[in-house]
Amino acid sequence: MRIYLIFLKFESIIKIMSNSSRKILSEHSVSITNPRILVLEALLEFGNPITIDELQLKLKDSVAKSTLYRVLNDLKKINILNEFTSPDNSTVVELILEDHPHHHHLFCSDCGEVIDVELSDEFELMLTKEIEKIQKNFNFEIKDHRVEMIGLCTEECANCK
Amino acid sequence: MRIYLIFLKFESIIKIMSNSSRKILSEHSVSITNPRILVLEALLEFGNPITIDELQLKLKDSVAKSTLYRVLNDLKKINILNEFTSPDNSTVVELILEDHPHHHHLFCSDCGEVIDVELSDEFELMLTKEIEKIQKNFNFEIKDHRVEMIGLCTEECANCK
DNA sequence: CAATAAATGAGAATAAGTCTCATTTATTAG
DNA sequence: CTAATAAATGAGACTTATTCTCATTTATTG
Repeated sequence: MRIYLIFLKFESIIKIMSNSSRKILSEHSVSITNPRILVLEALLEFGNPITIDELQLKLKDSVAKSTLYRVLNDLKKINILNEFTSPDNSTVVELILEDHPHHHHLFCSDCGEVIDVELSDEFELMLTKEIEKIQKNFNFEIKDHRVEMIGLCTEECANCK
Repeated sequence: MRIYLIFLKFESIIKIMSNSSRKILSEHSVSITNPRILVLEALLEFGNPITIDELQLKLKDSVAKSTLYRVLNDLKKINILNEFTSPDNSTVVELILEDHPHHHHLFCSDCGEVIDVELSDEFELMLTKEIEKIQKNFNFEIKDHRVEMIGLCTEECANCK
């Protein structure tokens, strides 16, 4: 599918994204509006977790600031958007796509890039066991977990200072 | 040591804490001032990760808001304070004490409590191995990691709604 | 103990995110 | 396809967390 897309013209890609944005919205019975399509397209196009700042830059003047935040909250409410804070305290946002499996995040403390990483099944299994222990010891009901890795991407990165 | 403290009078405990606050500051060649002592004492007394809000409450009017933030930044600079964001987006702060081993955090999404948890050595070893793989695959130099667990503490908790 | 450098308090400034309300847009029933 | 209605938007005011400014106070050192 991804390989196939490469051969399509740019406008076609935009159209496909627009279609899938519309599909996402209607599947969640949320009304299809221009700002929502634009935000979803930007997120789909970027394809990685993105800071609100960067997202605002991408959307430039096409979506008002208040609308951007409202749309992001709408997407959170229908559970297709994940929001978290990077180690340098910027808010990062990421689409929850159906075909995207459970994963964790890798942060570059220099350029701020955020990368999705999957850890091995054995690791996740072991983490689940640790979590069971913690639940018992602390009388806690654990609903979710995150593993965050912080470091530096290589010199090849154009955005690193 | 902890058991011994129980038998000491309240004032003595305060004095010991004050002493250790002073010690911490002088060991890091930072000038010993009242606000710094008060902030350190509050953090030592609480003994767990604490939100800035709660810390402000504890310090009430004894330390100006601007000073509190400045002191926290000072402590971060000398690497004895860890700052992170809880899943509900409040800033949490925690002293890095020498005798406190590597640990992770457990968050209650109801009352906001943050608890330190240690995971097993086998788990940490496995995580280290995962990290090595990620470093190679992504051409990344990983300096640090965190495991965050999010859930609910039991009904016994007085602060849970 | 005096001189000097550093830290503080009070409140102004900044920035991220939310709220308000008049206007525009999407949805739907006919 | 259109009108009526409910929902969403844009612009900018508002809120809240954090930082900054600067006159005053405090700590350090010789």
